[in-house]
Amino acid sequence: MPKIGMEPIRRSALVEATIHEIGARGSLDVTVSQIARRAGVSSALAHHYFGSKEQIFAAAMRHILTLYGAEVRGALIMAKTPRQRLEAIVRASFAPGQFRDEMIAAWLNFYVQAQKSDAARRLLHVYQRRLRSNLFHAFRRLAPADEARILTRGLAAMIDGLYIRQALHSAPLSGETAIGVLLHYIDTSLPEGAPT
Amino acid sequence: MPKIGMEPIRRSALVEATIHEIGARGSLDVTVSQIARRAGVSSALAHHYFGSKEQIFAAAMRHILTLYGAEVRGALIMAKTPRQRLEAIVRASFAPGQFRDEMIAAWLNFYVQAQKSDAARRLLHVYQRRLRSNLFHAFRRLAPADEARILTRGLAAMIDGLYIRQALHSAPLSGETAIGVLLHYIDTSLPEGAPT
DNA sequence: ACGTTTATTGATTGACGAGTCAATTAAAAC
DNA sequence: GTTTTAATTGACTCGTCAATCAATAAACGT
Repeated sequence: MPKIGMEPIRRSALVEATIHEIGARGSLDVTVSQIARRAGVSSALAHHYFGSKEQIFAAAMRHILTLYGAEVRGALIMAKTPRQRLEAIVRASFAPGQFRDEMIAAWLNFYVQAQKSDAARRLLHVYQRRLRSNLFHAFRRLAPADEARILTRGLAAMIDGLYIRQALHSAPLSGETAIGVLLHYIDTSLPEGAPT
Repeated sequence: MPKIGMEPIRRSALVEATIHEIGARGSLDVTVSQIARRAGVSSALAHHYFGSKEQIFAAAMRHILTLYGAEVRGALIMAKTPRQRLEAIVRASFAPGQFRDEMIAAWLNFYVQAQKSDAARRLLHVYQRRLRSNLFHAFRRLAPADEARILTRGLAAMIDGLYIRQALHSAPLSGETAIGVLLHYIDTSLPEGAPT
């Protein structure tokens, strides 16, 4: 059946399969065979295109970070004021496309993966730096630097924390609820200065 | 060498070894043999006392949750006002005894473990319920119920998030810094009502 | 037509790891 | 002093799984 030009199709099928499989098992213990089966190919083919399981994970991670980055960038173009930019980032983080079980399980997975794999750690660092930078620049125009730094750390942590909570299925929040918590933080914690 | 009364000693040695080993590898992929070696016994003995790897993990988790619970309880006895109770919980969470690499790695581990293991999930639920209950009752006396619920979610998420961040070693914060971020949230987000 | 490249897999290898078991030791009990 | 009983382990079993390889087959270029 070898039709030519299969590589990109198979690669993305395998990446999607990886994310779904992680979500389904809620765990890192997914085998290459499981991923391959879900993608409709043999495990040998997965190795053929990616070389190793770690690289499959890295590709899946890159994919998720890319999706998230696009969502944030998309939300930011419409935002004008610093406050709107903060809200855009928050809303993008909990948009229906991102805030889904598989995505959340995958995120948790990647946090763990980042502990062993240098490649994974680097990817996550890039994401974190961008997020923090975005938040900080917005806060910086609403509060003095000291406070902006604190608020950046707090908001970034709260976003991550709300994700983790969701992974546990203990107290499942809707995306809207999470957004409400975060906006409440933003709006109440800013000094009495510049609005919008 | 069989001296009688070894069981509790071996059990706690294995539990400590588990936590240390997880911290050292920064990962869930620890083998029973590694744990046993660190505890100075054979892997067979670990199985003898715990039955399975999952139960070893569960015991380690219980141990950590117990330590944390004790830290919180200890901090709470001196706290009188709601505000002091909130600060006590926050400080207990980032006390030197808790906020250490091995502990943090172990926590992240357990979050993942909770995705597959019912026992692990139950343990985490208990911890979360207690934490949320403590926070909520304190907030309840400082704000109306609606707001108290939001603040509880926000603070719990921020605590978890700051832990996760630490696990990544990307932007290592001192415990004091984390506490500062959290207290800033508490103090700025409460309504203009009852102080202390 | 024909050799080359791309796609694809079944079968295999090699390692590793959880859990079992029978055997050993020495204290404890009687 | 003999018999339980607790502690302890080396050796073994049985799976699983990542990674490799040789083989097949279809498209492509010439």
